[in-house]
Amino acid sequence: MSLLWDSAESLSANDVRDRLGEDLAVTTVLTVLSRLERKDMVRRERSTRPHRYSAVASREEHTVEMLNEVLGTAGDREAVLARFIGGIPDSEAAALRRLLQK
Amino acid sequence: MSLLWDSAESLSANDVRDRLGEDLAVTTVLTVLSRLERKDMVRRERSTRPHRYSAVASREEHTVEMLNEVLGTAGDREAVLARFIGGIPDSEAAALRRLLQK
DNA sequence: CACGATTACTACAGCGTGTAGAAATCGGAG
DNA sequence: CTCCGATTTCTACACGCTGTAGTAATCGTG
Repeated sequence: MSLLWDSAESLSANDVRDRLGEDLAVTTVLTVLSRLERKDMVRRERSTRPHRYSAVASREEHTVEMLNEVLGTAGDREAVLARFIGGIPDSEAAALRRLLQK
Repeated sequence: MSLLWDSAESLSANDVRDRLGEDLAVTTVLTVLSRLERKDMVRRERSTRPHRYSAVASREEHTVEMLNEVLGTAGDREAVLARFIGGIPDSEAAALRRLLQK
């Protein structure tokens, strides 16, 4: 499940069911969407008749949130970041350097 | 639970039970340690009588692993990293700049 | 108002995790 | 060598999350 999601924008439960090739019951999709809504990962437009759902955050935004969550458990953030950048490919290190140049 | 763990090095189940202020049964600690071993987060010395347990990775190493795991789900890693560094405190940005200077 | 589409509510299995008792086992005291 | 306490293994259960779906309630339109 989860986020095959941040592809398009604002879909109905039926739409979602269709684009997930898998053969799921609509109620299944509804259930999952409701739960994602409860977790604030999905917004629901309740005024339209087939309610329409959209992602609260893009996949990238969500990933960043997770990164920060992980770092939050870190204790020594800088030590972690140090090790982290030590392990990334040169191309990304270069990209980061550029980005930090601001 | 989990990693109040990477404090000292190589402890017996009883040791662990003691340093977790909480009033747990030794078997509980054993169970958890076994599970952590199964997940390769903990190493066990089976030759000594009270088996001794130690963390496979330091907390920092483990955190880095999790970061990479999260990034692995990312799709566009650079986009994620870009947003990520956009959100960190200046002090850390500075530290990163320094580290990337290599 | 009735009926089909849509949504809400309820249910259940499977997995991870926190917790622990009962049973098996091991090694040293005698 | 035998027995006992310490230690470990096995089994169990509750709880929460997730995947899946059936049944019941509800809504809007013909």
